[in-house]
Amino acid sequence: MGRPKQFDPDVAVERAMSVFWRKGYAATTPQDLVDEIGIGKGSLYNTFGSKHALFERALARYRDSQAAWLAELLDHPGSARDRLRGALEALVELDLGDQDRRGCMAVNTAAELAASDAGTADTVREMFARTESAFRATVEQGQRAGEIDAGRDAAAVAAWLLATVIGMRVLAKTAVDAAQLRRVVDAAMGSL
Amino acid sequence: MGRPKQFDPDVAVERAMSVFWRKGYAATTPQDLVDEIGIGKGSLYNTFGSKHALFERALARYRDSQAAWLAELLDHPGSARDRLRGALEALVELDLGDQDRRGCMAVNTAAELAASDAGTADTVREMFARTESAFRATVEQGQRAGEIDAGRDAAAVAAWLLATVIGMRVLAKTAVDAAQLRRVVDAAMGSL
DNA sequence: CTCATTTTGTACCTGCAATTCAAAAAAATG
DNA sequence: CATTTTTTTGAATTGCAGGTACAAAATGAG
Repeated sequence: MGRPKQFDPDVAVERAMSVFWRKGYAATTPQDLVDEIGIGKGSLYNTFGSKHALFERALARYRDSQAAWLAELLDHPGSARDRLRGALEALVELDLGDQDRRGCMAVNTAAELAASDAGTADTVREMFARTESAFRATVEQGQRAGEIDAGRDAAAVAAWLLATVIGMRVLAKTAVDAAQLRRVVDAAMGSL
Repeated sequence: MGRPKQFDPDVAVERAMSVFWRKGYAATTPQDLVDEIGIGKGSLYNTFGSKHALFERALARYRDSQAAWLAELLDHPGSARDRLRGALEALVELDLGDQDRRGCMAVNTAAELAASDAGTADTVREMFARTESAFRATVEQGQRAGEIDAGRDAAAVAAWLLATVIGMRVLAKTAVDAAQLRRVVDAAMGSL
């Protein structure tokens, strides 16, 4: 009973995600959010409670969609090395193709909030952990297939791939040419 | 002529740096700054003009001191590989030893502001370029000494080391244990 | 000492961030 | 249809961010 919502909260979270992603947490105002979502402030606070709570939902959605995107990329047919290279290259294209230079929302959040907001830090850590797991699984497949030196510690390689990807996504925010990032991919794959 | 300043602007910039570093740009208020620096608002605006101008000076100071710190680290005696490993390990210790989990101010700034503030993006890019140069010089020394495969593209390896370091410093903001970062160092050095 | 110049501390101002609220509107129930 | 419940709208509230104004204070020049 009661009046039904005039908007879909999931769509609202997605739009909020896009604003937070572009501007960061502190620089995003409730006005920015209602403008983008297309609802009134009352609806926003009635539905989500606070700017911070909405941010947490937006971040969780980012984590889930990003993890799914990467999992799908690494799930392609082909050798483990090719899949890893493909994933790195896809990330580079994604970041360089973005006119707004938003980079990775989880990385941005780690930089801006992780030190002062434990809940947010948890979500970011979880996203990093999923990414690392996906890399690790692929590395282990490569080791079983004989494409990657089986003597290497797969967990360490995966952690290092994660660091490389995070670094690339930060570099993408200031990169003037695509070549720098392509060199990173080449060197990383050459090191594998 | 005129009344002399009661404080040292360089010291003020350094204190401002520490506040911006800990809280980020948007979350730092003029009140935070004058509290930390120990001057009045009149002095702050008379000397620096605006919060943003002070931030740029603080960021430039960070860039210079960080670049000097890394140059000194890589300038130690010893093999190129040992020096690179030493630098990575020192960074890990630095970040993990920081109770505030501030990470790297340039990385934080890249994430928060680079997309919307060209001047700031320039300073960050400059700092990344210096770091990459320092790595490249060390890698080339290692190649000449026969410690590092001379067939590899030193520029690409340096870009990749830069990405690795940036990634580690982001990971340090959410890392629960030191082991994750140590694994990154091990895998990176094992890839060299 | 006086003048010109610069800094300092405090009060003040404007606008907006983040949230709340009152009243109207739109279902669901009986 | 009357009642109850929930949402919507958008104005009101509260506090602070970011910066300005100004008079008093501190210097060196002459």
